[in-house]
Amino acid sequence: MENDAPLQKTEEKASGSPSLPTGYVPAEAEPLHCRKWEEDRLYHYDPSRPRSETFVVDTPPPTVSGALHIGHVFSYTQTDILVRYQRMLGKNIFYPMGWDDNGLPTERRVQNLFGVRCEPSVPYKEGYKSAGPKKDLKDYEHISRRNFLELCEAQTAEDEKRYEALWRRLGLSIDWRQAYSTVGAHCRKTSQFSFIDLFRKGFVYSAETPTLWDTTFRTAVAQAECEDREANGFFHEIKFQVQGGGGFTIATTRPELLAACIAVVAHPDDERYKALLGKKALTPLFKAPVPIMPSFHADPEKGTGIMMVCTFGDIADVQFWRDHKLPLRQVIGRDGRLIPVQFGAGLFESADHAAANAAYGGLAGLYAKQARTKTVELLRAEGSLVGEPRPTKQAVKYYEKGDLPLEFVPTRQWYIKILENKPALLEQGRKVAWHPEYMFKRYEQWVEGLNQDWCISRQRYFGVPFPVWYPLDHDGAPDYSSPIIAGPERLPVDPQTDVPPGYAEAQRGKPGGFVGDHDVMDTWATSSLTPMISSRWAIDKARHANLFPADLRPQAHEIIRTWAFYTITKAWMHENSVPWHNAAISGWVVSPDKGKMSKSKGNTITPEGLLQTYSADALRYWAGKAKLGQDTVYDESVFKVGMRLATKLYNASRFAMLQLKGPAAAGAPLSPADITEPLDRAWVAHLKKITDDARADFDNYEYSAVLLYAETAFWDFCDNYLELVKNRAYSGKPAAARSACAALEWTLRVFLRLFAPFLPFITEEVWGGTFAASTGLPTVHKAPWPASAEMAAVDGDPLALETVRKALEAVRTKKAAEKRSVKWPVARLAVTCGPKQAAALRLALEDLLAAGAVDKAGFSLAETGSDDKVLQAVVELGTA
RNA sequence: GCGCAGUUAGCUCAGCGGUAGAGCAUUCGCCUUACACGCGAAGGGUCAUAGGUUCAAAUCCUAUACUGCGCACCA
Repeated sequence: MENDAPLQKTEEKASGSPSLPTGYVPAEAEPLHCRKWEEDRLYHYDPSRPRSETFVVDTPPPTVSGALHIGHVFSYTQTDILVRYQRMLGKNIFYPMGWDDNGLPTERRVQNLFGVRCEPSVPYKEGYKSAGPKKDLKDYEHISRRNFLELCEAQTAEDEKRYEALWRRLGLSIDWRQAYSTVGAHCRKTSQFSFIDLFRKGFVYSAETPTLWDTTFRTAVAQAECEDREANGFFHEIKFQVQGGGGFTIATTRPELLAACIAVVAHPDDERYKALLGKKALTPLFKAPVPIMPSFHADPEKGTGIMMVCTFGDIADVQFWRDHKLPLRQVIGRDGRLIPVQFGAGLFESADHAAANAAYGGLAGLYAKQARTKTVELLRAEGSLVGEPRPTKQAVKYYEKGDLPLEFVPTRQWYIKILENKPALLEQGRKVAWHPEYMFKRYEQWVEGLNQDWCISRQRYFGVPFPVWYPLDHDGAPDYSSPIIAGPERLPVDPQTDVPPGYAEAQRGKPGGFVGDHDVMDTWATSSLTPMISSRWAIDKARHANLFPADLRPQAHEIIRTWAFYTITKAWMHENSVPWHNAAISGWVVSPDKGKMSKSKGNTITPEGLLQTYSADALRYWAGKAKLGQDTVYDESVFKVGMRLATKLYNASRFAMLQLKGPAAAGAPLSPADITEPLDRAWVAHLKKITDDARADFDNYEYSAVLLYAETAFWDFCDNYLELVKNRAYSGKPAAARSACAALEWTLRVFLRLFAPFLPFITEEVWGGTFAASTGLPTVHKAPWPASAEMAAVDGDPLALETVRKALEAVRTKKAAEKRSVKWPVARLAVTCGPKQAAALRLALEDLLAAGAVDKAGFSLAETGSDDKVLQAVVELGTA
């Protein structure tokens, strides 16, 4: 029967357990537990307890940009599972939540939502209200920086409320008193303090140099935010002349940079071009004389083997320009258009000014792509184009959030010194325990491949400003070599409104006065400090000492290069320490066709709806099934399995409680000494092994393994052990029934605790109705993690259970084959097995015969010499 | 080009030297004093390929192929 509906309350039955009602409706029960946990301060961090008893989590602050999706549910649940285990070990948990609400995602969201653009020159409007989204980009309203920031703050506050509600509903055991927002005063202060500390230690510098530049957002970006995208480009073969006669042909995919050509290079061993080295070439169209130089980075196999170096086509050009101190002929502007330049003036040399300027006149003001087309036309007209452009696949660098290729544009930016510190940063990475271990490789490979320092300044608005001003000289030009750094005591500062010491506001922007740095920091410059934001580094020394370094950093693998790397960097530079001892790297949720979950899919499937349909426990079950680092297919059938497990747990508990409230369990409290029956002892021995394994695996961050065998053991318990002891429990034989009760009691307490990190709601529901009173522990989530030592006095041979199960299976198979019910009587059961198996069978015979409805007179047992063989059984059914 | 992970039943995965497993799906049954939101059973696999190590290989080693990802190159 198809039934996608949540658990429905079934008809109340007369014989229900006194403590657990018949129905359990997660959609109603789960929010109540959430509220209860909050009221009981279950998740509160206790600063009075020592570091050694504390488990500190450096939670990822999700980007606040609309809505959380199923991928968030997945990875945050995995963290919560680990945290709940630690809490049950008795640890004092520090589990904060942060909101990453500064930066471009917020700006973009606000722009679209309100139809506005930030224009710093527009004056502030008191009580401004947006007229709503606009269809056309040109209709966007231009508003002041302050109005824009106000919209950003209001919007993120709104989003954060929704996020928090979802996290609570999912059962994340966060201490909400520890929440922070990356744009809030505390984070701004911490970021600025970090900058000042790095400045004082000499780890940060500003320089005017070519940097990766996104022309759409008009900001610098860091290497970590770049990605390669495959594009269909064209090879253009272009003829160059050699001064003094001769010529050669270069191949390029970017002919529009021809005016920016500063050299031509060939491999020093390339026989074709050896004779040209040292001479000068003349560029087509612009007739600029450029040196022909040897370079090992010119690959004789590629293109024509000789290539032009421009300012700037790629990082190799930057390197070559820098190494050889060649002139800077920048033609790409900050907006991605070709800058107007004059040949024959300054650095733009030409052997024919008139021709050069005529050619360039047609290019200036065009976007790079348009200029490319135009250049090709000009080259063709001049006769410098050899053949026609040939299509080629090329990888082009983009800003990960951008739509146009990145350019190298010389601008002044702040950098953190990464390159010279690579060895130390690799070493720091090695000190962290990565889960899974192989994720360290990604870190290592990324650090080794870095070729630029970390550019931390962004030409944006909604972010943490640099606590920096520059003195202006008598012409009003800033002196960047003597920045005025704010004192730590006045942080956070906004250099646009605050005044540097020794100056007055009236001197802002005036010759001899000052100017504030108007850039903001890379959002990672703030989020790289999350462990220190939480610990209140630089504000509260005692707290910092108690919380730093953290124990656990959970995060996704795609931000190893950013978040993990930058955090390790900052912790080393500031504190000469690792930021955390463990990094747990979660996988991704992928769509059933193995692609990445797309936005459209994410929008149709909201976590809220899934929670309502399947319950939080069901979603958590799905997340808990996946190992760290491993991508998981989005599969709603797994939610259903999780839901079934929760229901089963509830029902099995009801049965156990029926027995525990019965006469056999009455009187003195049940104890291990009551467990006398061989089958019960065998079961307990089996479960003891599982508790030992569970602890070891959890300590190793292998929570999914625990869920796997806890679940297997639980279904086995229900389907076999419970069926076997059921009749004995009802039998009225005091000692035998009591043995079953004592085993059941412990078993239930073990399963509830084993499942508690995964299924916190159903386990708490049952615990509240069963053990809360008898154990004096009001919540399962602070009950001690199960240990085999709790049953140290009980030992048994799991073979007994195994053998009886095999015999019972034979009976069941026969009944199924004959299409009879499970209750159908068995007239004859003839078992052949080894001596140990036979001994086990004899001891548990009553349980077996009762569970199988086997006639005692029809049972026979024949022993063979060894236990190696599988038990054989002949079954004959009786008549009804 | 370098690196990492993976390849086991129709699907999703576990197993990682000792008789090929689970869930889902499929098929056939069953009202059984916790649960029909349940229970029982059945069918279904040369464990990617080829070599090697071993008494014994899905499991260890070496290649190869394919898949995904990361890094680098990218005139």
